Amino acid sequence: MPDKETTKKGPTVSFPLSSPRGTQDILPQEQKYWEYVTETAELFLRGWHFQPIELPIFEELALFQRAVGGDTDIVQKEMFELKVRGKGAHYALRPEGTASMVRAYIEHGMRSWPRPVKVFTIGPFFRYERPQAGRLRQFHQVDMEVFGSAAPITDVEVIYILHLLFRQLGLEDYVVHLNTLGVPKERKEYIKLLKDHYRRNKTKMCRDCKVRLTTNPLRLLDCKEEKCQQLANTAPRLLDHISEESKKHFDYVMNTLEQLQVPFQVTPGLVRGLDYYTHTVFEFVPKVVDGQAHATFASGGRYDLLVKELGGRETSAVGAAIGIERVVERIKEEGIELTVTDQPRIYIAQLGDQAKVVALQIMKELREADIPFAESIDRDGMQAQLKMADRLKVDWALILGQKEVIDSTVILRNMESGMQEVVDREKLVSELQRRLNLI
RNA sequence: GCGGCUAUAGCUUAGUGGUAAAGCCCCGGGUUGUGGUCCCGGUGACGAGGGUUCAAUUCCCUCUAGUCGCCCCA
Repeated sequence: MPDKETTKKGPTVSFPLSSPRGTQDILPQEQKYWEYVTETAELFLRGWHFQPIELPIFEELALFQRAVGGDTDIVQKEMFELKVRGKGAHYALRPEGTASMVRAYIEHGMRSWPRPVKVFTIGPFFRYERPQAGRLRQFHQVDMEVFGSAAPITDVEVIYILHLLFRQLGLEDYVVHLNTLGVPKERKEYIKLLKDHYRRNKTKMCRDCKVRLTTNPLRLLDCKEEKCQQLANTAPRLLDHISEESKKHFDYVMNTLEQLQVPFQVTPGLVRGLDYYTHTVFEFVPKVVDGQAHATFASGGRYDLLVKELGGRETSAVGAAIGIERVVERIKEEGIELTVTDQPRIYIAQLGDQAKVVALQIMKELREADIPFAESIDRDGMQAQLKMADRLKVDWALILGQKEVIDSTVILRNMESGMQEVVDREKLVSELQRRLNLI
């Protein structure tokens, strides 16, 4: 093992020295945010009796095509397909969680589990697209699903749980955008009306919207161009064209969210990019003054037809996904302070070969006693080691040299006051526990 | 898939048509077993390729990467 890093550059490398486009290394400094979100979410969901599931990160390509929708952008241009030897692209990295969840639900006969079936998973997801702010090729989500309830109170429950979770994380500056998509039949009829409206006003539309008219008409309502917004304001509203039943469902959701004091607003332009939604859809969006239209950090909705679509029995369901990177972004943005838990309390400084051996034995004991410590056992010289101790902001430094080894003692140095005392080795751990208030 | 911007040490930046400076970080030292300030020293970089030129990190082109935006999404 060389004790210095190579001074000269190694042989010229031909492979890239950066993580693949759109991926990130989550470094130690970043971990505290990461763990804060994932651990809180996991505890929280378990508390609400959501059960954990681990799913493969790739599936048959056909599953996503069927579940997400063959015409959606996700399938059309963002699918991370896997080439398999000798076969075509049979697999794809998962772009979202619901498809796999539904597949697992059907495959393992969860319809016979006590209802509703509440499950969640946390992990990486993949979309092959150009990275930019808040958009990665590998990103991470908490995915939660509730199977077996058609009642609107379940839509409310999911939104409410998310809201409480974000509040617990300390987030405050957001609104829930809410909309209903009715059922496919209602939507289809409505889209016809919508297209008619826009066709009549084709001259007043922006170029993008002319494309949207054929590819994604519901998005027309969402356009930021001023002239298009005026058109959107006069456009027929889906709410006026859905059935009584659908309307009742949505009214219930709105009323109940209001009673629960969840901050929401109805956003007719909210349509979601996946085909499987019915009735309620929602997005948690930061209340930023300008731009940042797509900083949505959680979203979801009801999908009553998907289980059947994928070959199961008709089963109503509601689900949601939390974008971990985006939540972390919000936490930083809102300046939420995290308590660091991995801070070492002790630094072990040693002098001489004998002391190094004893130091390792002491570290073993500290570990067993759950006392977090830091060290640089390879280092010689007291000055350098105490500098380290100082930088690491430990409470105590243990000093261990020739003399202490012979006497079977350790010097305990308080890093704040500089006071030192000699402690018997056998009493070291209990002394530290007492001083660190660990017992 | 399309467009804007950027590309100098691990990080943040400076600078020049003749191969480059600083701060932070890292390593060593400031008399031989003691930190926080300070002082001294050290390692370490012009994304890649091509062109113009006596000479390019500096000018031009291409590529690559990063970043931001469009589309769309977590």
